[in-house]
Amino acid sequence: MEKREKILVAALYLFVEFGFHGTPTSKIAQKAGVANGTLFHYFATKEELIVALYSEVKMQMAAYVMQNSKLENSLKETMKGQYLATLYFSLDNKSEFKYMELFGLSPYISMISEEETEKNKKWIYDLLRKGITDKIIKPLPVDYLLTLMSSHTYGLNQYLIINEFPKAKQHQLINDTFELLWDMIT
Amino acid sequence: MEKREKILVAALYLFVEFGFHGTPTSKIAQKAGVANGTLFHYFATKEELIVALYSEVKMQMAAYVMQNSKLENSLKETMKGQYLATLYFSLDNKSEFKYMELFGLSPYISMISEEETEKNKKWIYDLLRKGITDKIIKPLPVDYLLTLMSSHTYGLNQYLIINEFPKAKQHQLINDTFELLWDMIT
DNA sequence: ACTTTTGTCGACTGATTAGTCAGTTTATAT
DNA sequence: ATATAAACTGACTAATCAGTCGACAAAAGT
Repeated sequence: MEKREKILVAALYLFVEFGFHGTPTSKIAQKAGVANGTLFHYFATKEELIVALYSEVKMQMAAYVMQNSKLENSLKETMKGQYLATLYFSLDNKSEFKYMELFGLSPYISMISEEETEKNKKWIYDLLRKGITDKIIKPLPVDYLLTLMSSHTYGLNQYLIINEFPKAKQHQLINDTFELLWDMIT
Repeated sequence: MEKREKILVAALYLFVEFGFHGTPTSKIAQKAGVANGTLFHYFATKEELIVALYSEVKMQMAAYVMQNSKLENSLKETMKGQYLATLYFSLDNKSEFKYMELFGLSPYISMISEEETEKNKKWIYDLLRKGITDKIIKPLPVDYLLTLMSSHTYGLNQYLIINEFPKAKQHQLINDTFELLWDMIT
């Protein structure tokens, strides 16, 4: 593993456990097994590291969701695929998911441009709009629908993390919750 | 205003803006208009201040919700009262609400005992259980139902903060969303 | 072969931090 | 009026932090 990557991995776990300012760069370098100065060779400032880690994790998550939610025939199946992939990613990558939350609440989120934030949403917006046009989905604002769906995903994820169910039960809950959600918006 | 209170208010705004470790105690004291030492007269450590602020805000929120959601006749109206009160509180006290989120994601949350966390939930659990017994609410685990409801509230709050609608529109959205939620769990 | 660029190191520094302390003021009790 | 306690102050300190720097090694280019 490259040193840059080692630094990012170490930073992820430390940030999630101790918070941004609770994690000194020296500890990150130590955990990554590199010298102090090496960290600053790859990331000019601590802030740059924090933001880079966000971009990294976000891309990782987008790639996972993309890969695991192939194009289905019906709108419902497509949306379900997205929903499932997001949840499975967050369950398999708890630290990554928590980092996204942490970053979103932190002042560093303002370092990310508006377009950057909106980029990944466009695809799902189009999907929802098509659903509305086809009279499948209730005629509500798409950003409102997405908010409801996102918070649903977030909430279920929390629930699944707290209650450590066996895989089968998890799977069933995720499916059932999607049906609940789908009924709500259609 | 008492100095203790001034310190808590100053800390709230600074923590929300700059994060826990991004806010030095000296800045808190400065913004509160008290001497450095005075802060440590009221709170032995910075951590104690952070935890005390959480308890304070939580009590404030609980008091607001309690006061603004009087006992209604029907289960639906009671739950709606809770839902509305929570949302109105978060809209009128954005910093307080964000602080709760921040604290919940931080390592300091582990300082709060299990009972402390569960305390305020008991009442709503009983309400949900009764709803299930009376065959009004779907027979799902009560903690699961609460998770769905909480994340709904959280999501709508986010949406309302981003889109600064006029009061009337806000009110309508909150009502409509509750109906969506109610349909989902009944 | 040699020059340049890139990567790596860890000791170092100036600035900042949480928390202390000795002493002063204000409130309360007798 | 006097004594005692509680509130309050700001200068101080030991520790910690983000980031620098000069030396050296490895790759890459010419």
